[in-house]
Amino acid sequence: MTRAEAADLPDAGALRTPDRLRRRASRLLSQLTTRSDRLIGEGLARADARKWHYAVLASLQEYGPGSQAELSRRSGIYRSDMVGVLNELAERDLVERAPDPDDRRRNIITISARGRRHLRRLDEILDDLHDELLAPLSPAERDQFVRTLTRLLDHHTRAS
Amino acid sequence: MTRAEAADLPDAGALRTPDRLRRRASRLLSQLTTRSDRLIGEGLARADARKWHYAVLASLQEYGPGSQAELSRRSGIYRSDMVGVLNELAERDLVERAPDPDDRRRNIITISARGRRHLRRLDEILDDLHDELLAPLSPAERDQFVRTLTRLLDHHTRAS
DNA sequence: CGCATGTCAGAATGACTGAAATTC
DNA sequence: CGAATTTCAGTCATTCTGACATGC
Repeated sequence: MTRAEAADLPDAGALRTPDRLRRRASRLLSQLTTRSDRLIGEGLARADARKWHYAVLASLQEYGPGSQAELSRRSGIYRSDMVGVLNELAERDLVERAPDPDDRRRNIITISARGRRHLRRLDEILDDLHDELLAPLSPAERDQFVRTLTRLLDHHTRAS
Repeated sequence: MTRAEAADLPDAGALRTPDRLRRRASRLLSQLTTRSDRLIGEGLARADARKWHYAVLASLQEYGPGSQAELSRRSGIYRSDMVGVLNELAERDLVERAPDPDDRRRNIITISARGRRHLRRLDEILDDLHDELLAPLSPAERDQFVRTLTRLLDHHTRAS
């Protein structure tokens, strides 16, 4: 037997579960998220958007105008990164950035009519992309999956 | 009612509801993975390890020695990044890197006795960390979750 | 020749930190 | 004064590309 053939034999004893590598939830999460991020990123790029654009626009639509710090808390983007996102959105006339007369530290961000249209389009795109992302799952399973993810995320955001 | 019929209903959109932002599976995945990666990363760092160390060692234990390119395929690490991981593992005497006499382009990587001990320790650590990661879920739910992640990942790895 | 391998250098992205300037 | 806000500069890790030399 050549050394190459011998090299293909696994260790006979000490295995716990075979496939433990592939079963680790953390690894599955990382790898799936890598692909999910790419799928969503590329899909949104075709509409000249990024996922943070969606987060900010949706948050503006749902909860109304707010300061940058406020938007940061709503959407999970760091305050330091919010600047760049808002620059991109303002360039495209999707939001308006106006100084707050009542507190001159703040800017008040408002979604524009154009921003609302854009958001509707992004929602359609994201619906399709999620259909692709979750393709193997039935509607009930998708719901269950989302619920489970939410429970886990809630647990780890409250904890920290 | 079929899914196609459901799609024709006057649809305010399940996701157009107030917290559509929080319900997007892609966002949940990203955010949860960020926390999961940090949890696992910090836990392994306490044992002077990284997640790629585990991936390589586990793959060596389960499938036997192999060339770097081979390990790269098994574990999902890019072959350009494998070099650095193996340097770290070799520094710690967890693997041995020897030229393949039958093919002088290759190195043959073998797990050492010390590597096997280290791997057992990493497996314990990872068991605990996953217990923390999946804390809100019952054993059956954890199983279901892992199964779902696997189905999704399989779907997207075969597709690409 | 085409192809695989190990290596290195670096791009692109994303999460995050630190600090300065301004205003409350 | 301490605290919050916007902004900028830059770190760090990860994913991924490109190229090169060597050997099949």
